[in-house]
Amino acid sequence: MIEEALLEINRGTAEIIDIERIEKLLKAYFDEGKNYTVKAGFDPTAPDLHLGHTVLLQKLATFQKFGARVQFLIGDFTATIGDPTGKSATRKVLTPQDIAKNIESYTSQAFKILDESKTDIVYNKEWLDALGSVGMLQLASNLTVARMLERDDFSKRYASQTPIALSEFMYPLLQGYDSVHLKSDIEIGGTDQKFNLLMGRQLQKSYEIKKQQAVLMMPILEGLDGVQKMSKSLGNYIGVTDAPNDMFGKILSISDDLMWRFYELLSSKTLNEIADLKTGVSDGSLHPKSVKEALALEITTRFHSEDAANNAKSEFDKVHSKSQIPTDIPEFSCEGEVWIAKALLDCALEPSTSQARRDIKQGGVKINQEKVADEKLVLTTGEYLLQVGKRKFAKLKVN
RNA sequence: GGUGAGGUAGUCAAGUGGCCAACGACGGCGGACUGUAAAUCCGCUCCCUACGGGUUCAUAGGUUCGACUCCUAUCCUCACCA
Repeated sequence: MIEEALLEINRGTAEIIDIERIEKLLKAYFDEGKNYTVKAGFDPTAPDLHLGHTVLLQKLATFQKFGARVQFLIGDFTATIGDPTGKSATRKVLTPQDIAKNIESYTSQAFKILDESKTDIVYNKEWLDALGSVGMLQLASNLTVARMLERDDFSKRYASQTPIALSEFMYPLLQGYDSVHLKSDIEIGGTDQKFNLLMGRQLQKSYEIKKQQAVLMMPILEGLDGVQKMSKSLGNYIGVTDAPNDMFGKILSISDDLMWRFYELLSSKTLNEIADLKTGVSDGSLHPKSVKEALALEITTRFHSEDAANNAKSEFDKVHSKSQIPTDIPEFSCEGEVWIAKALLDCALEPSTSQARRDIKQGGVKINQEKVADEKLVLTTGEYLLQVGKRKFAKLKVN
């Protein structure tokens, strides 16, 4: 029983510190029904979750199956500082209003994966506000600058002469203090959070909590480019709230290599099933595209529905495999005659008339399926189907 | 507080008086091709009804026929010293 749980907990993890602690907690749960707490912090700087976040959420859900109460920590206080992790520049500071708005949509998305009845949403503003400047300085005395600079991204930024705001040094401390206040048994986070996660252990010790939290780290899910971590600001993400068609298409666009990462970290298939798929592809009995489609279907179904996923698949086939016109096309209308480049700009197909002209010259613009050759073309009254490139469409009605 | 280095398009990064709307790389976009929005190859990549015009190289002034390049002030970053 414990072995099974451990196996599932282990899946896909990058590193676990103090696995013995986790074993003990599981044992206490299976033997005596004792619950324990697993903390995970979420930074409400962006209102939408993406698949990268769901890697953590799924792991939390796994813990919930084995007796954990999840401390879903919203870093509303720390968000006003901005986590320096992985950032080459100082982050913008959010207003409380922004944060409140983000939290709302954030949690509702999270409960698509988490069991709400086993989750406590906590806000670190609650206790960090109360800390005051005295408490803050006491906290800060636990750490030296040299130690802080050990942190990889700090030293990198320092070396590359990118600014580090002094306030950013406080972030790991505050995150660690969260673990002190919550007396967390386990904390999970991405590998990029290692320093912060360990800070929790160190501070728990300093504040004389008998048992320090175990730490479980998940690898960082790569974004669509397959290189950088999935993140909203890099624009390489698949959002939980993405429309089914987008979600499906984005997953299908990832490289064949990256597909296996997604399988490991996101799919609910067992590791054995995934291994079978892998051998199938390498010996040629399975087509990589169909394997990727299966993944896209699974994920799209999870966040939408099976119907939506199947529709997305047929829509994708229609538009991309057969180069047909998609079903839903945004519609626009305008008064009087329009110059083609201006029309493309107004329909949001192009960012500027200059870009529109370039695309026309290169043969990338079609009206009613026909290539436009004349960049001075003027559209008169009527309805047009405008197309830029392979997948940008708009209907325009000229009155 | 002192001294030195530096701030160039989405990012990184050349350019040190005219040849600069500004090399190159990445990204992005278009085309060809394909199992895909993958890979590869080719082209484009500030704005403007446009063989021309306008606005750019931290900000504000100045020198000059002419400045991203020189001068002055200001803001910001980094290093060393205190």
